Amino acid sequence: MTSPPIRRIAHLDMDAFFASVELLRQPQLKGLPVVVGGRSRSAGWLGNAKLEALPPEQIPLEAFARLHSYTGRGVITTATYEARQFGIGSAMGMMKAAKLCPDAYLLPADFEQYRAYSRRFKAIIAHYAPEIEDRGVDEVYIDFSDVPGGQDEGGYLLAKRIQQAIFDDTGLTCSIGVAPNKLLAKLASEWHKPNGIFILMPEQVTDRLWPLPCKKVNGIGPKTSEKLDSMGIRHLHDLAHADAQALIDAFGPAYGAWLHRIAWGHDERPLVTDSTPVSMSRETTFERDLHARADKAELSALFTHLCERVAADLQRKGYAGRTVGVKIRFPDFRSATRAITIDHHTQDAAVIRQVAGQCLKRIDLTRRFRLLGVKVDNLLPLEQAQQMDAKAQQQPKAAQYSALQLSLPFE
DNA sequence: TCTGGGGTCCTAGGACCC
DNA sequence: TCTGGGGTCCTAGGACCC
Repeated sequence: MTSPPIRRIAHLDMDAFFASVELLRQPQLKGLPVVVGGRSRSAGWLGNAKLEALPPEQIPLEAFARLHSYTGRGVITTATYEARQFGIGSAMGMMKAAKLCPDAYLLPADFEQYRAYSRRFKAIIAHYAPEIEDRGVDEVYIDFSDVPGGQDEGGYLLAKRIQQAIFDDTGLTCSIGVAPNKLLAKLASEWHKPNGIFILMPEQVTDRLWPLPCKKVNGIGPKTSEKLDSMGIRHLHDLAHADAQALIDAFGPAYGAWLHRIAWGHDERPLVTDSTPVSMSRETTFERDLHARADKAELSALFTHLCERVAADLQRKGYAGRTVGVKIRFPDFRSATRAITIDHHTQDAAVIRQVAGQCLKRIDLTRRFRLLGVKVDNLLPLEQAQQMDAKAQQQPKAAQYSALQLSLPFE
């Protein structure tokens, strides 16, 4: 007599992923506070190029940059658990982190390497369970419900097998939470970190959930957390017993109702196993704030380069988009965006640059700014985009509309 | 000591169309 | 002269996430 399978969703999160990948290559840094961050890998980062010829474990520790030697606008991408002891966390400004632990070892991010390891660990998971939702470079949801053995011990055995297989192949550890849904699995994967597994059964849900602060929930960020706080709602227990109508009044019908549901651990969202990109963008923060007129040449070259990189991304991945936009960030961290939708899809750097240039003209650039970005939206796979554009061309011109070639209402 | 880069989704107002 | 209603597209900004 077998009972029907219950829903068992796993969330797998790699432990201190970027830093762990770096430690594979620089084992002599193991056990020391290490942070990954700053700007992309640049020549001379380690001070002495000859060191690169040595096997990693023979590179002397003096060869590595220390956090206090960094000056600039970067943030910490990942900190090892040793560095976290000092209070350093991801997304923290580098200058602040340097105050907390000046002697931490600093390594530049190497995203290509992380992507390669990302592909590897995901391929291993797929070998055990095919239903996977990609949540970025270092985490995934996995549906255990219908996998043979996926229900045993609440999913523990399968989680253990996946965790071991990833370690055997890559030398990297991960943490896994298995629970009745994505919301709870995401929370549970944190509870035995690092290199842990947490199995959450349906009957334990409210006991584990309600003591947590609201902001632990994926989808409740700093703004919502603060607003809830001002309503006297701090923990999920408070949220669960808050007046549903009051939540809807404060946060709107969709989000307010969602808040109330998740406080009871309810989450029916399915895994999203295939996704096509919506937008592609490139942006850069300058070393110092720039001015449109005073730094015209530098900005112009930068702008062209951003357009070329977006175009190259689109071409490499086989997409084209109809909406081109720009983003500016001012020193006070406020930002302005402008976008124009054109009458055909493009993946061409010159077209992107031309339209993005039109967008830029519509922003007040009398002030200096710290960031410039270029984005292409409304993406379609190239072939579909071409078919759609060809069809649109055959339509009578009344059906066509372009912000660049506005027709007058009485024309 | 000011805060990277790449994304997704939602909202709200206005234009436009029938 | 005081004026609909629904649907879709476009734009700007914001919250949030990894």
